[in-house]
Amino acid sequence: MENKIRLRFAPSPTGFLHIGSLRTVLFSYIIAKKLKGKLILRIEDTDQKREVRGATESLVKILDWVGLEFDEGPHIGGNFGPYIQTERLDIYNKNIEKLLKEKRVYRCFCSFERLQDMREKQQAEKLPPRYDRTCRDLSDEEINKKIKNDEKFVIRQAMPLSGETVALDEIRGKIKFKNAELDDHVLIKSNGIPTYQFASVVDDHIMEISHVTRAEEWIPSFPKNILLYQAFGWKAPKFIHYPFIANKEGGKLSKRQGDVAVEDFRDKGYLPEALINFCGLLGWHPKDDNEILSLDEIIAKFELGDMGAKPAIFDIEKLGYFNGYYIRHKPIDDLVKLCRPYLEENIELTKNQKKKEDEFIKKVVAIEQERLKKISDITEATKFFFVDDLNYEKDILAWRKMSAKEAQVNLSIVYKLLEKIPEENWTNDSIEDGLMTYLQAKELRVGEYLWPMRVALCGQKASPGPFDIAEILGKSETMKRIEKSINLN
RNA sequence: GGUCCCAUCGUCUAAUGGUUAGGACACCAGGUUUUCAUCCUGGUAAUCGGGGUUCGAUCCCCCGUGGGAUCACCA
Repeated sequence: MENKIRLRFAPSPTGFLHIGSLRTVLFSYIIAKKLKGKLILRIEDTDQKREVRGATESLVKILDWVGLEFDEGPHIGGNFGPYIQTERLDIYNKNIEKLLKEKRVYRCFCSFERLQDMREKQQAEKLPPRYDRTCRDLSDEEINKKIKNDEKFVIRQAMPLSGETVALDEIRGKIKFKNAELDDHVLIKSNGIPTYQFASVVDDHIMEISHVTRAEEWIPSFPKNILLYQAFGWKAPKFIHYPFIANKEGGKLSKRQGDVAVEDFRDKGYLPEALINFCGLLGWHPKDDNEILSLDEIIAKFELGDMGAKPAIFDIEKLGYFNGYYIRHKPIDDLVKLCRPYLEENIELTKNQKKKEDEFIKKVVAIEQERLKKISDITEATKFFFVDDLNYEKDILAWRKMSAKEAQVNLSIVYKLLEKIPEENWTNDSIEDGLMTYLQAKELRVGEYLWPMRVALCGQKASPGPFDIAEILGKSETMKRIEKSINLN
């Protein structure tokens, strides 16, 4: 009867959004939209030790920045709340009670020390570490006695001892597991709070989730989850396990080797559209080979069957390409807004109020637009505009085989030519015109004049063109810089 | 170690029995150009190995090999 499509993103509130999790929400969002269903945000905070204050708020904030919206969640409500697991404890209690009565689960009074000991021995014997089921067949009498004695206990799932469980993954197909290999894992901790394994199954069922989407690391517990649905007599939803995202070495993407938090990428000046385009191509590919795609275009072209099972490596070079592409295609006014915060510090440094003017900033940003890989690059790239006194080696004034001396001679010619251009006519075009007509008439090599001029204005080997820089700098500053280069020794 | 997942250019991937094995990033070369960048053109580069099935395997099956995940009162 149930035709409703409902997916959920269920992060634990540990402080930031991992780039791998972004891929997870993204695909879930895409699938939900593609199937005209809903996407729910659920906070899995059953591990209080790891919980970070304010994490839910920052999660919502960064997801909002990326442009992914939810249909239900703790921040917007919905008909299946509450959406935070620690607010649902009575629901879990009620449900575990059912299973306890039917003996599908059992209380385990084993001490932490005993379990630890047991595991060490198993490992020494090269056996898979697994609970030895000491408490599985305790009599009701024994159990009641221990409870009366106030002994602490956890509740474990009683796995079938033989046979096999077949789990169906939507992208990998059937996966078979021998039941004898399954551990009687913990469902309710001794503090009464459920583990992920119990809470997520109960919630997914009650919240009517149609497609459980999660990372591939959950495959080992997949059969246990299926068995739990069976124990409850519930119909299991569809499962989609997304392949991993690894680092360059093929290992886990972790904080150690650079940025993994979406917040970090945002702060460095990566655009949401680049992040989405890039992550969307991790495990999926459009039929027509056109890789530049907006979220809506991905949704339009996406087919669940197209998803691959191969783990992908996070290639920041390609992310950089997408980011550069989207920066180049940004309307200039939007780009200025994005660059401004990064630029602001820089300008503060020079205390040059005139350079804070909107028109000036806009020109500076426009001239660097095609060079930016990320927004934060704007600071370094445009530093020379805001510095009062340029610092560079005289030698770099020389183009190709010419000497610095020759370059300085040419610069004095450039100086004289520029001097003739009236201040009110100081534009990119007229500067170019003033110089080029002279150089061409005399059949001089343009590089021998324009390279030194450019270096004199920016103090760097690589930069935008000299006419652009000169216009932005203004006539007096341009003349000042060229004069300085001529007198350099 | 047990169990499970995965395997096409360096990377992301397309081609699911018949293709000169395609595209993108990166790289290299050329063009535009005063440098860088952009842009345009071109190029190098891949089916892990061995067996089957088949007229024919990147594709299906098996066995290796390699990589990864997991084996908590963490998620």
